[in-house]
Amino acid sequence: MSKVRVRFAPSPTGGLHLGGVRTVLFNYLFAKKHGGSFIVRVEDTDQSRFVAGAEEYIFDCLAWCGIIADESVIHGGAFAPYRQSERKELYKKYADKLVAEGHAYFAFDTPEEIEAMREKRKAEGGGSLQYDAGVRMKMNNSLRLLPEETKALIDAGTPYVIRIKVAENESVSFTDMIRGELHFENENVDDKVLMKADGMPTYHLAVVVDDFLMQITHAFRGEEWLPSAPVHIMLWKHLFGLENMPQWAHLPLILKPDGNGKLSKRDGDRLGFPVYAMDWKGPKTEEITKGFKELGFLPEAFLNMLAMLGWNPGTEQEIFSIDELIEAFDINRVNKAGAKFDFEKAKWFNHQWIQKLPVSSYVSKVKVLLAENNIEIGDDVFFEKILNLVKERCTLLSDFVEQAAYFFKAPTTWDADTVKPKWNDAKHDFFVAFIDKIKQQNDFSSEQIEITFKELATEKNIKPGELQLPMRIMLVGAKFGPAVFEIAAAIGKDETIERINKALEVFKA
RNA sequence: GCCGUGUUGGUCAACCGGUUAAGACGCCUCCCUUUCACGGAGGAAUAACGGGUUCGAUUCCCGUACAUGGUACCA
Repeated sequence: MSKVRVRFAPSPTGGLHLGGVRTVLFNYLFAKKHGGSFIVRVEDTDQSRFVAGAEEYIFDCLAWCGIIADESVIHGGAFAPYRQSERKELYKKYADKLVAEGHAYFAFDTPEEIEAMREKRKAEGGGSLQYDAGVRMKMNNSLRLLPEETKALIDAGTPYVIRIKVAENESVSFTDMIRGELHFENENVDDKVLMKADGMPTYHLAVVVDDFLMQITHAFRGEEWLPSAPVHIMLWKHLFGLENMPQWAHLPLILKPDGNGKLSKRDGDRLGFPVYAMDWKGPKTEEITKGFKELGFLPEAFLNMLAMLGWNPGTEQEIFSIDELIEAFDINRVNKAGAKFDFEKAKWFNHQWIQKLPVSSYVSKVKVLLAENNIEIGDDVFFEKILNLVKERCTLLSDFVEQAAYFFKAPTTWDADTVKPKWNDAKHDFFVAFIDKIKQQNDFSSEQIEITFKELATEKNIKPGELQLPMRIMLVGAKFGPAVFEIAAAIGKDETIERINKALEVFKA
C-alpha cells in the first residue's frame, strides 16, 4: 500500500459540530496510526452559503484539539490550493473530458422544467422522481438535442449544467471499510449535476477530482454520503480508474439524545449542552452558540469522549490520551449504527481527565476563569496546591471557580440554616477558646490544627463532629470543599482567625 | 413515493453459533466521610417482531415493523 493520505474537507458554512470533529478525529487517528499524512481542504464550492470567518474558526477548533494538518490552507503543502473555489478550472477540465467521452452531457433544463418533470412522474405513479435514464431523452439536454442545436444554445449563452450519464443496466459494487460489501443498481442512481451553471463543480465532481489529485488513499465521511457513493465511484471509473480509488469508510451518525435523528444545534440549545467544539457566532443573528471549550471541557476529554462514540477498542479501557487512541484505533472496530450523544457521559470523561492530568497542564486556563470572576490568586505554587486540593470535586473547568474561590476570598454569606438551629453559647465559647489556642501555636499544619481542635473539644465536652460543620461554614460559607483543617492550613492562621471572628458575630445575631 | 443504512439495558457498548449476555455512564441501596466529592460493596435494568437454516441462534438468511439518511445547480 502506498503511503496513507487522508483528508478532512469541511464546508465553511457553520460551526464545527460533534459529528465534524469526530470525522476529523478518525481521519487523524487513522493517518497517524499508519504513519500517513492528514490534509485539510476546504469545500467552498457553494459560495452563496460560505460564511465569513468559518474557515478560520474550523482551524481554531482543530488547534484547540491539538490536531495539526500536515497540509492545508494554513499549513501549506504540495497540493495547494486547498480551497475548492480556487481550483475551479481543474474541475472544468475533467467535466469536459467526461462529456467528450460520453459519460456526461450538457443539460439546459430550467428549474421549472425539472419540477414539471417530477410532478409528471409523480402523477404517473412511477416510483422514481429522479432525472435519470427514464426521462433524460425527454429533457432539454445534449443527449436529445442535435449537436448543432446544443452548440447553438451554448453559443447563445444559455445557462447549462453538466450531468453525469449513468449507464443503464449496470450496477456498482464497492467495499466500505466499516460496512463491508455494498451494492447499488444504476437504475436507482440519478444523473447528478457535476458542474453548475455558475461554473463551479458540485461536491460530487470536486471530491473525486480532489481525492485523485491529492492522492487520497482512504476517504472517511459521514453516513449521509452513502447514497451518493455510486456516483463518486462511477466518476472514479471514468476519470481515474477504480484501481486508484481511495478506500471508503462511511461513519455512523451522532444522534440526538432524546428521540431520534441527527444531532443538531437546536438540540443543544433545547437540552442545554454544546454541540460545537468552540463558541460559534451565527453569521446573521450574532447569537453565540456555546462550545465545549468555553463550557470548561479539556480537549483531551472532548476527543476521548468523541472517540468512544461509535468506536471502542474491544477492551474495558475507556480513558485514552490522543497517543493511546492512535495506538489503539482500528477502523474495523467502528460501529455501523448511529450513537446517541450523552452529555452526562461527556462530563464524566472531563472529570476523569481533570483528575488524570497534572494541574499544571490546565492551571493557566483556570487562572483566567478566576480572573474573570474577580478573584485574586496568590503565587502559582500556592494556586496549584489549591487546585490539587479541590480538583476531585470538579467536573468542568468552570467548577474550579466555586471550588477554589473561598481560598482567596472570605465568604460574605453563610449557610446559617445549617448552623443556627444548633448554635449555643458553649459552641461560641469553644471557638473563642480555639482562637486563643491557635494564636499560640506555631505549627499551623492541618494535622496540628486537627489535634488542637479535637483536644479542645474533648476538654469542653463537645463532640468534635458537632463543631466541624460550623467551622466549615465559617471558613467556606457553605457545605462543601475538602477537609476543614486542610482549608484552615491553606488560608493560614491569620485568615482563619479573622473568618472565625467574623462568623461568630454573624451567628450571634 | 423510491432508494440506501441501521436495530443488544434509559445511554455508550462487548460477545463475531453453545456465555449465569462483559464493562462504562446514569439511577437506587449500603459502607467510608459528622460537608461536598473521591473511593469501596451491592442492586434494578437489555438481544424489535415473525419465519427459516442448524443438534443449537443475540450471533447466519428472509420477511415485517420501527428509526434514520438520501432523493438540490447544499455539502
